[in-house]
Amino acid sequence: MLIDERKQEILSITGERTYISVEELAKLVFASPATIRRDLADLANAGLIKRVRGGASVLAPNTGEVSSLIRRKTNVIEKKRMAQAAINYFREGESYFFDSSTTVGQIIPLLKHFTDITVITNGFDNAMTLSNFVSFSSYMAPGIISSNVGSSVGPDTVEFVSRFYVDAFFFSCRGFSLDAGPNEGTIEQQRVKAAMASRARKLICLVDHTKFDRTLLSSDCGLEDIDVLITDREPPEEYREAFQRANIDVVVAG
Amino acid sequence: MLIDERKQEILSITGERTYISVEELAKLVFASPATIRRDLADLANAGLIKRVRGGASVLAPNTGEVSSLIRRKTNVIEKKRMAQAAINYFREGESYFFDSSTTVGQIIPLLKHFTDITVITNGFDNAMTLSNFVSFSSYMAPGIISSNVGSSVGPDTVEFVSRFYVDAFFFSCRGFSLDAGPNEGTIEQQRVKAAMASRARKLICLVDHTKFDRTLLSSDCGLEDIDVLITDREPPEEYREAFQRANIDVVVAG
DNA sequence: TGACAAATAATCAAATTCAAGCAAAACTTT
DNA sequence: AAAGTTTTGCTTGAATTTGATTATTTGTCA
Repeated sequence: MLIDERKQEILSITGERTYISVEELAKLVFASPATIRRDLADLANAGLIKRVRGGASVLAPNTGEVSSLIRRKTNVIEKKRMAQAAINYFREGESYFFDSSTTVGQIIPLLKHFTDITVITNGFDNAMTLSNFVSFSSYMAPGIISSNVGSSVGPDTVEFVSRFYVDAFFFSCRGFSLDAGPNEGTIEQQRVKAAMASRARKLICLVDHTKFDRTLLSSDCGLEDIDVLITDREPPEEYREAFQRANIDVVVAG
Repeated sequence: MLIDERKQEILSITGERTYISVEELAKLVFASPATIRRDLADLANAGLIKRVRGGASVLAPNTGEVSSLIRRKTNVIEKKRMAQAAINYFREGESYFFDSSTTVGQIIPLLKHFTDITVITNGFDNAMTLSNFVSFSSYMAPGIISSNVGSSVGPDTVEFVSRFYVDAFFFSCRGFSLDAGPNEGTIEQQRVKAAMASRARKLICLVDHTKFDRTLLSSDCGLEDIDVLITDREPPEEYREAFQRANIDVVVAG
């Protein structure tokens, strides 16, 4: 077996079992314990596994990169449904702001067949997905890269997005309540979203049910500024009334 | 069997098996190991397969999101080594440009304990890693999100990076040759790297050996502009001489 | 805390793999 | 058919990898 092949094998075994001993690995890939240890040292050095005495285990699930991958995977099904509902609001020739949320990110692969729309985003993941999946033109906003946010924020970001005026702003939020509307946990995020909101003809908010009744630090915009609200479950009665008063089109993606 | 026919055969065998040894290939296409090695060298040089000791493996197919995750994992070990060598050039209080390469991206987790450095990048993946791993301040450059590049490019990007003047520019390249120096396959990428290069006190180039003797579209900078070159194998004799003439510090990360 | 056992790291020689040089074979061109 | 070019397989020395051996470290239990 080739060296790289064996390391690959070790990686996939380790990934399935969370923990495995050097002895077992040696038997499974037909190599001596010494060789296995050397391989494990390399793999651990490359940050692909975690070594523990007696063997190896998968990376602790809360080390930055991995966590962002996991976060991306939570509630994918609901998010995909909401994204599916959102594509009805896209028209060839128009332009849009996308925030940095993974919810909005789910829309991107569905835009494959569009050729003449423009998307501006401040999210790194969403920018990457745009780069990989679509053929129309997109723009990345500059800004400060702050911890665990995965997006550009700060005055440069606000200044950049203020140069545009787009047809719609697709966004999600950390919390959503009747008095605060869509809101964020950090001022920086909120400032950028507020700027995007003020430069868009239409506001389309994607909120899954877990966000309701959560008020964090500061509001992205007023409830009455929202034009369309896409969610994954029928909202509670008092929300429905408020949405009607605020003249919001509610779409329940089930 | 014709030469090209045999190479084609090798390609399709490699594609099906992911990993294949030189011995096996020799039997399958009725040629000597020496010939197989020569073929593999050609194919790897053309960027069609990846050579590994004892044989060859397929390149990660570069389509879609998955590929970027895989791409991030190919050659990790070599890249990690080069990154390790690069951290000697970081000093508390300084500021740096990072290009969008995964090679340079490998440096980021190693900067964890730095508290007062500044990094400016145009790469989405690298921005994401910075956001997840480090505590110092970083900045994302704006620009066009073009297909399959994973980075901001274009006039906005150039204008943005030109606002800074940093201590060093850490970068990789698609190809590296004696006449063209570090070079790229697209003008857009090259423009951004050239701009970063012109606004940095020091140029630190990370090149793995597969990049040597490849000239693509346009040069990032002249050979003589480079201050430090970090690579994973002892470069060929003529390169060593050229590096010496150009007054480049060569670091072989083994 | 100290001693013991297990695991790991370091060292080394044998085996494998690789690149470069070289001459024979195969193929082209004239 | 002859001369020149390309390709091939072999040989050799260098480099890498491997498993065994020995020293060192680590964790546990008395």
